Amino acid sequence: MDNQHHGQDNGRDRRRGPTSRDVAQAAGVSQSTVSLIFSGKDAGRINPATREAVLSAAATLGYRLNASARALKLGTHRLLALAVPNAANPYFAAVLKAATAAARAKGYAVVLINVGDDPGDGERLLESLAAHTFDGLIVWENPWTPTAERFVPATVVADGLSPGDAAVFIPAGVIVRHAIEHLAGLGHQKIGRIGFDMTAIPFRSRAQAFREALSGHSLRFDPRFEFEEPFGATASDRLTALLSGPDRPSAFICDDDLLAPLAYRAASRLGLRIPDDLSLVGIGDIDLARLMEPDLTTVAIPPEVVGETLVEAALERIDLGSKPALRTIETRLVVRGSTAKTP
Amino acid sequence: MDNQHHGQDNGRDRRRGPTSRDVAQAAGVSQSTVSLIFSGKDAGRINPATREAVLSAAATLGYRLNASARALKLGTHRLLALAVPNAANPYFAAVLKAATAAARAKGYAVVLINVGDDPGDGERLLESLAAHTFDGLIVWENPWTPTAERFVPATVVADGLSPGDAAVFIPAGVIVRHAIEHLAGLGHQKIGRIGFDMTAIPFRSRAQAFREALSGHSLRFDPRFEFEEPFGATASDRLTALLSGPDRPSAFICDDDLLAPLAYRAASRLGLRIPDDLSLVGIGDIDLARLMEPDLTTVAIPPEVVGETLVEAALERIDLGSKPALRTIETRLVVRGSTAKTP
DNA sequence: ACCTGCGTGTCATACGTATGACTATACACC
DNA sequence: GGTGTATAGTCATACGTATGACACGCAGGT
Repeated sequence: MDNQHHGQDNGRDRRRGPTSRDVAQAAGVSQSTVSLIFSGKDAGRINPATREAVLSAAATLGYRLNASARALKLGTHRLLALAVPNAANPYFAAVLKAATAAARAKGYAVVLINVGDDPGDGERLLESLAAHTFDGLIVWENPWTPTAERFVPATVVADGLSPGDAAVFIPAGVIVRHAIEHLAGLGHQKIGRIGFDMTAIPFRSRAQAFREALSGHSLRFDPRFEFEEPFGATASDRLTALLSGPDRPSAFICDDDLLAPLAYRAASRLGLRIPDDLSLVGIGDIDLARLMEPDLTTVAIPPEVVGETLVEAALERIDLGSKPALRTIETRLVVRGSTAKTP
Repeated sequence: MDNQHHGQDNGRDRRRGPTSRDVAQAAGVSQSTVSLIFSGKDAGRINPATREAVLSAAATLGYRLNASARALKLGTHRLLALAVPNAANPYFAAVLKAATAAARAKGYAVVLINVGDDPGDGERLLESLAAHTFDGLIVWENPWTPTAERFVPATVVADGLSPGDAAVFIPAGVIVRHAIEHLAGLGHQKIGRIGFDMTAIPFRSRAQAFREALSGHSLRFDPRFEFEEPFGATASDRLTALLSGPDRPSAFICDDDLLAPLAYRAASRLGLRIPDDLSLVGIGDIDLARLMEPDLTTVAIPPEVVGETLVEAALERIDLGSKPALRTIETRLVVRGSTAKTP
């Protein structure tokens, strides 16, 4: 009669797919039954024969569970977001891989979101998060992490500086100490450092750790040996200048493996041999470390462990609601071909 | 009276946040009003003063739009997924960055999903997609892309081989021809190729293009010069063996910039100088290409353009429903320091 | 005859938002 | 006073799924 009331008279004119009700009708059962079957709660409640009928009807219609409706009803998407400062860094890719696997085991999916280093991008991330519902957010230490928590309550922070607000602690102090110990043990006195520029916040803690580790070994910190704009236009020249000077460092620690090629390049240009004339230690242990010539000595922060641990922490936060227990990542030095005794 | 019927008597005991109804109540307006304001359709319908009152009530309560409910109602999340075979490849990271920017301009967000090279992982991707609603899926050429389309109707395929089913065509033929032309022009006769192993499907088309480009220049294809398991255990040794033989290639084309370090390493071990003793051309033009010593000559497939174009195609597919127009990516040779004339 | 329990389902409702249709008031113009 | 039109909202319903409560039939026990 009053079927002109809304446009819902003729079946499914919109581009929405078939619904559980359509399947139910086709199979001659109720919508509840379809729902029970598709959410896997039909054991002991639905006759296997009915189940088959429903499944086949669903297949014929091309039925798919509507994720939004399900999420609305259940209050969860079972979706985790991993927000990284730089998706181009293979280290984060490795973490993603591990996180994906760990989350899948618990029925969660993981997606990666690229936030820049720029705090302004952080704002934009929040916009993006505001529009989508993630059950948990994994993020690296950042000025806006407190804000993030307002948007995704179950936010888990990986931090290198202080275990204070972090859920997963990647101890910059320990990591850098590994490297400095190794170099000091090989006789190096003048140790430089190549870091990201200061906007790359997640790595900032390593700068401080560097100074502390040096003084722990009674080595002098020389600001001239610290190098912090690796991808700037003049970066390569400045590094070359530093290395060709008379009072140059005999070793460098790279805040991230990804920075090592920079030093390799400068050394090669100057005819300095690695490791004989210049020793290098990286941090992270990405695949590239094994592919360089010579292969790179580095402090491994096993990305598999990091990814797994982050997901663990996130899920704990989601389940318990409270702040999860602090987890600390164990790191270890992997000695390869880029470090040698001082001449 | 019958308020013990369901557990909804006392306000908000679940961990769900406040709803638009809560805000409405707090502000003394109807839920519709709140909805209108938060979906930005209040212009000329809601008094600015009322608007402020609602906004402030919302801020006090910490109200956030529920994405699931919104998506259910609107039938869209405005979310695109970029599925890549290997998130560790910086090339894809660059594409992600560009895609994110392009999509944002249209009100869409982009997330990255790491699918392995393994077709089995493709199945798992589909599982994952089945559980979440993406409006569009961007994916590289793959045996299971037809299946993907069943799960996310608006699937856009980037393909290098044939523009047939692709929405965005990254012409392997043209790309490889750029490289071979350059090398042939420099006098190289024996040109080898370093590719990914054959499970890395997105790059498979370049293998075929290689053969064709060679014969286009009347150069002989020598299967011994083709090298396809770059990250296997014995890979480095085999490459070294190949290069130390008497009848070795004078140039290599790397199917991906990421493979270049492998050749650099082998050359360095053997005392071969690049480019004097061995020329190398990469494909992609990732940042690393500029950081190697010497910097890498490569065929640029501008990731910014690729990312933008993919999003464009995806949105066209979403809006129109039909297959979008074919887009072809323009590539160009970037000559740097890793190629030189044959001696 | 009555209760218990099991197997199989169904009913009704709620999740939170968006929106077409409608209402109410104020003012203006003829 | 009647008509028109702008402003400022409200109402009711739909999106598709999940689930606690309930229903019905039958077997078995007492």
